[in-house]
Amino acid sequence: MNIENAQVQMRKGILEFCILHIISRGEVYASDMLDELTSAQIMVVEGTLYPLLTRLKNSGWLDYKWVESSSGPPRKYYVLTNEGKVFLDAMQATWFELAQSVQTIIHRTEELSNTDSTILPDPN
Amino acid sequence: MNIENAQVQMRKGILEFCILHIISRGEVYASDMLDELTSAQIMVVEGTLYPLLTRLKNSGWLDYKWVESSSGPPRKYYVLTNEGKVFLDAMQATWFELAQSVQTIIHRTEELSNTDSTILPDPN
DNA sequence: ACATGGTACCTTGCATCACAAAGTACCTGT
DNA sequence: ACAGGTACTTTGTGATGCAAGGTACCATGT
Repeated sequence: MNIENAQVQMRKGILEFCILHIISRGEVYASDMLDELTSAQIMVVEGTLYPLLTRLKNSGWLDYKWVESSSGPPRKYYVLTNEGKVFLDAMQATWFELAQSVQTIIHRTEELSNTDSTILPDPN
Repeated sequence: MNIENAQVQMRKGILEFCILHIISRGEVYASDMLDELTSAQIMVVEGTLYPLLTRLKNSGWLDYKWVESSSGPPRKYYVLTNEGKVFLDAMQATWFELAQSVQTIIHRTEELSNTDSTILPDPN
């Protein structure tokens, strides 16, 4: 196990949430999503994105339509289904809960390390 | 794919980070960790925790010693190695970057949905 | 001595999923 | 035709959360 791998693990699941968020804004196709994720510093490659979109579609949270492009092959433009909107809301709640839990853990560690390593004189 | 599964996915990787954090505070054994995680609303079961501790140990980030208990079988008390401290710092940086990225995504969605669905009259 | 219950740690098997790499298909310009 | 760019797909691998079941140690009551 190395740091890169651990970082990948940490991003799992978050990716799904971010992609649903991006699609919730309106019709987009895969390259749009890659651009948006990249600009938010979330690096994703095609081999990750396409299977993920297929899974989300098969779960009933996304739908898509083919749209002709004026400069290349046709594109799949994705939209959220009503079920997908419900799912996104649930994911967002989970995200906030998770971030809160992590914040709790970090905060407790900081409290304890301040107690342990303080250079200030003992109040007594 | 269902919501429970997606929530599990979202927690992957975070767990590792939280466990390292807890161990960084001082010597603890598995039940201590489970209590701490539970109180931070992060539900973990033994079947997840023990293999994870073994992996972290094999990666050189943790060390442990057996300690006799006055009320049951001996316990493995874990501590962070120096390498583990470096790794924890890297994980914490990754966490903050990731949280920032997600915040960026959420914020952009909110901006766009305000623009799209505003009931206010057009400023023009 | 023995049985019982509680605590603590470990192992097996399964399903999921990110990723790399290679492939297929469409369109435009020359 | 052919080359180059864009877009979507497929296959195989490795990692890992989890459920379920197992092993082992200890104290207590009889």
